[in-house]
Amino acid sequence: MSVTLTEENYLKAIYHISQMTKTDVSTNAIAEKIDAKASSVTDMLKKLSDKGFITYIKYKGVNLTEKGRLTAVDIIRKHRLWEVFLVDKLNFSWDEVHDVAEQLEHIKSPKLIKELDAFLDFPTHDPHGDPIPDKDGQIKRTDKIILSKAEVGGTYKCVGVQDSSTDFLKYLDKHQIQIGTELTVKDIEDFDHSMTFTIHQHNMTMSKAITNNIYVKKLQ
Amino acid sequence: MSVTLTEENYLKAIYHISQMTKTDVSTNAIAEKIDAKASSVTDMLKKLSDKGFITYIKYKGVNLTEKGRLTAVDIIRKHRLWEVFLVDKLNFSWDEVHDVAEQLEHIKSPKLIKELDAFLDFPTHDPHGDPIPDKDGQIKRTDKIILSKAEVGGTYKCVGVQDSSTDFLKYLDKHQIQIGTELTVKDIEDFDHSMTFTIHQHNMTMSKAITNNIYVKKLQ
DNA sequence: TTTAATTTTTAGACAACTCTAAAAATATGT
DNA sequence: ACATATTTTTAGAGTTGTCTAAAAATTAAA
Repeated sequence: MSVTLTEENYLKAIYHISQMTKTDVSTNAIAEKIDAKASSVTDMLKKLSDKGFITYIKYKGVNLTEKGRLTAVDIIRKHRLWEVFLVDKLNFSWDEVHDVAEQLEHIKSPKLIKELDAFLDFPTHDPHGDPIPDKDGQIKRTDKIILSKAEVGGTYKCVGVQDSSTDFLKYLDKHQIQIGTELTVKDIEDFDHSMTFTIHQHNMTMSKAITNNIYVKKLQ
Repeated sequence: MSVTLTEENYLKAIYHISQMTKTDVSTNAIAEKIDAKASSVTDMLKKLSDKGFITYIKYKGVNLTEKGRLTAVDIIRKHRLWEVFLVDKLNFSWDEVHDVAEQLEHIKSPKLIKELDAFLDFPTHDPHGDPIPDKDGQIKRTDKIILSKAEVGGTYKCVGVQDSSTDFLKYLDKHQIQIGTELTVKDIEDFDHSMTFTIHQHNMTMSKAITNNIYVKKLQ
């Protein structure tokens, strides 16, 4: 009862969507994420249900079973470990890693991941600030908030991004924002909720479209 | 016009067989290597021929075109670089690397291989002593000979193996023979061509079945 | 050289995954 | 609540790569 590459991608997509929405995952949402037609998704959902990875009720949507969740989280663990490898050891920038990690995450070898984890010195977060699940599928909860919810006068540390599209990461690189960057909120515009910060001794303003995609942790 | 994983495996198999036999590669030989039926191979040969990777004459066998050779050699380059990574960085032993490298060799990312090559300090040989093709598909010829052809009194350095099955590599590990090990031929038995060596200040005897699978280079 | 054995190819079918088009179920608006 | 719009599922079909069984070509043997 092995898991095919395609099944793995579906499980990962379902996991990510359910993390977002906290409700039953719809066929259309999966179709959009996977970039396939809804009819193809329906076929696959039957298969995943037969194999015990999801609970599937027609027209109602799906949920991961514990078995499905563990499988999805294991793939995410591999993906994020490979991302650390690419950035720390092979000089990839954080906007270049995603496509390659997407391939590497499907390599099957428990020893490979165990040794890679040790070689990277047991990292807890990937280059985008997302936590790396441990080998038992536990994910460390972070007390991060979305930057758009920050308060005037507060100082925050950048811990991750919501959108990891190349375009967005390039924007951050251009403005020298990365994991660990500290920023202080100077002003919030009532009209469009654009925010002005002090970053690296400079002032800069970001639109809500930007601040909605950056996670920060408040510095006490 | 991309190359599927299956096509890559066929090209690699054809390359390896043609290196061995130096003649047209037969359908049955490929079927055995790939572990598929001859009829499946015939189907794939038509496809590879259509795509310009091989010249295929019905009932006569196949040969790689230059395009096919370059593709095969590129996969072998990736395979061997990954083997070096697994042994040098992730504590794999040389009998554990093959299956994982077989998966890793299909990852598509020119930057990944370029950076991995640099990270490993541009290795020229894999852990079994096989040469790593360079990025233009050139393979360094080694002046290695098969150990069974060595002469009494000569001193040789182990540079590679012919058979890289797990059983054989375990035999070598057990007797502490690896790439770089030096040995001096003390005696060759006329009857069965078994050979006695001095290795690590010890004497040991190997049957022809063993010496036929070890490559050595004569130390002048 | 003519028969027998072997190799290779063809024909037809199946599994995994995909699609389009149409039908069925659910949700929405007035 | 009833018509309309949206979502989801079914039905039928295509692609890639595999198989078995049988036919065709080649090679080996007597």
